[in-house]
Amino acid sequence: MTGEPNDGCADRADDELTEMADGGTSDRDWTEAEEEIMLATYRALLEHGYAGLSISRIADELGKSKASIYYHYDSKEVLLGAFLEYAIDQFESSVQTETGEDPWAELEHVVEKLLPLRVDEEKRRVQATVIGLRGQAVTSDAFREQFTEIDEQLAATIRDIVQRGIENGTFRDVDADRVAEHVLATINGAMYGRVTSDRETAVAAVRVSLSSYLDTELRPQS
Amino acid sequence: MTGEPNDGCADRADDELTEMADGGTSDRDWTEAEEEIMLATYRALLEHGYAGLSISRIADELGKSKASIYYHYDSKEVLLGAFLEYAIDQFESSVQTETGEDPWAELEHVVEKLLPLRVDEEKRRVQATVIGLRGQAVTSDAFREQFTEIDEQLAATIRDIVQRGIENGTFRDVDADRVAEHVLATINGAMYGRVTSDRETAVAAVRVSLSSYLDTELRPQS
DNA sequence: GTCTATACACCGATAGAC
DNA sequence: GTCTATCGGTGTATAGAC
Repeated sequence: MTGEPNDGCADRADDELTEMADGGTSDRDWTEAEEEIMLATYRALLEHGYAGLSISRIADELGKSKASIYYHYDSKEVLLGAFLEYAIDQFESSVQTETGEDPWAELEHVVEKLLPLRVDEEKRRVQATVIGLRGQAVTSDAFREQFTEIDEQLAATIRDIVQRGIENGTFRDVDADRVAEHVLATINGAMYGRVTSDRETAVAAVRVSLSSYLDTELRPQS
Repeated sequence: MTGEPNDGCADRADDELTEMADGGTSDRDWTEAEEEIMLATYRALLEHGYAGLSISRIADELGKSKASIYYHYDSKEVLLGAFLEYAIDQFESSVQTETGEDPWAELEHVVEKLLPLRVDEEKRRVQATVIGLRGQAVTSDAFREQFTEIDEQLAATIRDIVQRGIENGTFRDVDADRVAEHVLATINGAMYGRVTSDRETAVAAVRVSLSSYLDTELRPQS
């Protein structure tokens, strides 16, 4: 990689899911300079939130001038698109489970990963940052497409676990897709609530209820 | 779009907000001028989204100058706080059910109200606006407090329905709070997904699954 | 109460030196 | 590749006439 200026077309979005499918970490080739900018963007987001994110702020975090950022990215919009791609690469690989495990444990792993019972301050800010970004999907097609992909990927992960559990007799023969969508929506709603309200106890209640729901829904009747 | 302060689309937006104003628990007296500003803010939000909301835009919708807005509100922050209060007054009363009805019907009413199966374009924009506003709760204490109140109110509404159903023997003796939190999180998650992704079928799947969940959870075993 | 005009900060983005 | 300097635009907010 020569470190040439990024022309800014989001032409890589398509490979994303397919590369994920074979379980590999789909690292696109980030220049060292680009990666530094991504990390500076991340820090600026944590510190100022999406509404307070500006090229100046990113440049401050980067320790360089604004113009140097425009050497690597043609516009703020392009930079944000790249950042979203970068962030999603990291996130999605962290949810993967090792197949072949006990389906109950796999489900538990996914739920705990997406909706941890206890979050330290840093994790909370990360989640808040994600939610802040996702809020922009309301008015940005590019953002919405990215988050569509994320949800699609997460739903597929849950669906596959349930499906495998059904096939090897661990679970009852339920509609795997319906269960997956339910679990995903519940998790998303609880996570959303966690960072946009102060109802601390709600997440714990949802976690309990979710376990109960999965048990009722999936455990074979004796 | 003409330069006119009001166009047809914006008028219908007014209806959406004002029609909810019957029987409300509005504990504040809005002057006519203030209410006009609130409605202009609402139209500007629908049209430009939260990120594109400015005093200029509101003034345009209002058909008056920026300065006239500052006569009524000392700052944009104050104005937005007032708007949130105004909008929540309207919203909360719209979810109320007539007590004494069949608990099944009451639950169905709440779910359909919060997560309608079919949404026309306008309703979608209203939901998108709410999500856009709520995203700001991540970085604004005032916003977060308001949405905490909303969720608290909604959870209480659901909890009370379940509780009454238990007491009159319609429902099984479950943990009403746990069920309420589960339902609320699922609804919020599905609504959130609806406006921040393009997974159209997901909402329908969640609705089906939610009905199934409530039936399994609440219907007395015979 | 509403207007016009304006102050001042910051934004995204560019030009051109080095 | 990074810098300084700057452009044009928009934002919030205010001053002062009417």
